[in-house]
Amino acid sequence: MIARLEDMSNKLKKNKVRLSHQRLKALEYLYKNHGHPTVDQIYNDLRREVPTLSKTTVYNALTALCKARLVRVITIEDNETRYELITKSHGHFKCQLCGAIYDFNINIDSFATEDLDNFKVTDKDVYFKGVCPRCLENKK
Amino acid sequence: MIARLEDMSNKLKKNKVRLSHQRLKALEYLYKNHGHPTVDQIYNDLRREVPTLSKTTVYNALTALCKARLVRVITIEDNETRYELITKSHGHFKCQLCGAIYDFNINIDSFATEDLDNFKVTDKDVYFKGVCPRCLENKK
DNA sequence: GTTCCTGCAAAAGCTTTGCAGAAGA
DNA sequence: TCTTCTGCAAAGCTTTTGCAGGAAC
Repeated sequence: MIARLEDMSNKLKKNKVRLSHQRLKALEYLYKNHGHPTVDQIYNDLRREVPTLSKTTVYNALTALCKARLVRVITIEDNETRYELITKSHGHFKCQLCGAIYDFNINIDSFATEDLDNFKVTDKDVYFKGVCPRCLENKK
Repeated sequence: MIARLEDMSNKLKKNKVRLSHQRLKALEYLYKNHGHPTVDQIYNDLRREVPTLSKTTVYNALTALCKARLVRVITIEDNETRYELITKSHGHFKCQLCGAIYDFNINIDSFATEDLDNFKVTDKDVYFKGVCPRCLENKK
């Protein structure tokens, strides 16, 4: 984590993003939980550690971290913006019953897409939806 | 279009969704424009033909058509819900400069995803972002 | 005749903006 | 010191809800 933080710190400097206490906490939160939290989840959880935290700051922090390419937005559902640390490329699956989001390995670059030969592609997202094993089991 | 409408009509009946004038117009709109309009675009364009139309009805119509699986939601960006007619599987590319959305052919089922062997997958979305050829040209 | 849909107004939710004081570099 | 960030309140949007009258079946 410490070494990682130094990498992050460099990325932030390059993008002229200051590493404030709140932003560090947000990064730490994403790092520890390894999930895909919404702004509201981050806000409510971090408020325990940072009582003065405001939602505006959560928005600001996440936008700044996205700008520095440490964090990315997940838009798997239209009524919720989620964030995750940028790690290696993977797909996202959302269970329509329990709402849980799962990561799965997928080689997105293996897709044949000659249609996009003249496009500059900077982001690739794969979103699947359905029912997760746990909910399938519960329905029986 | 006529034959297609009959197919659609059957799908609607199966799902107990009434084919009101407004819903028919919304379907017709998606069919004619073959795009990925937002609620606002549909509302503003259809208002010319259906002056009494309300936005609530546009929401209602699209939700109903989604339920009958004639239409699907595109959530490529977090601040806009877009809709399209369900046709054959394809990917979506959004240009970050001009905002245009392009379809591209992609065989989503060709992905190897043993991680999801125990999942029931009902929806698959592939979203790419970047810069389209036209905008790349304009930047030169 | 029933049931479901429309459209208005109001409410609810999420995100952004403006700004004074505080913190980071 | 200078610049940027925080946190509050307010504003701006999008989407949902409640409901009376109307349309579909």
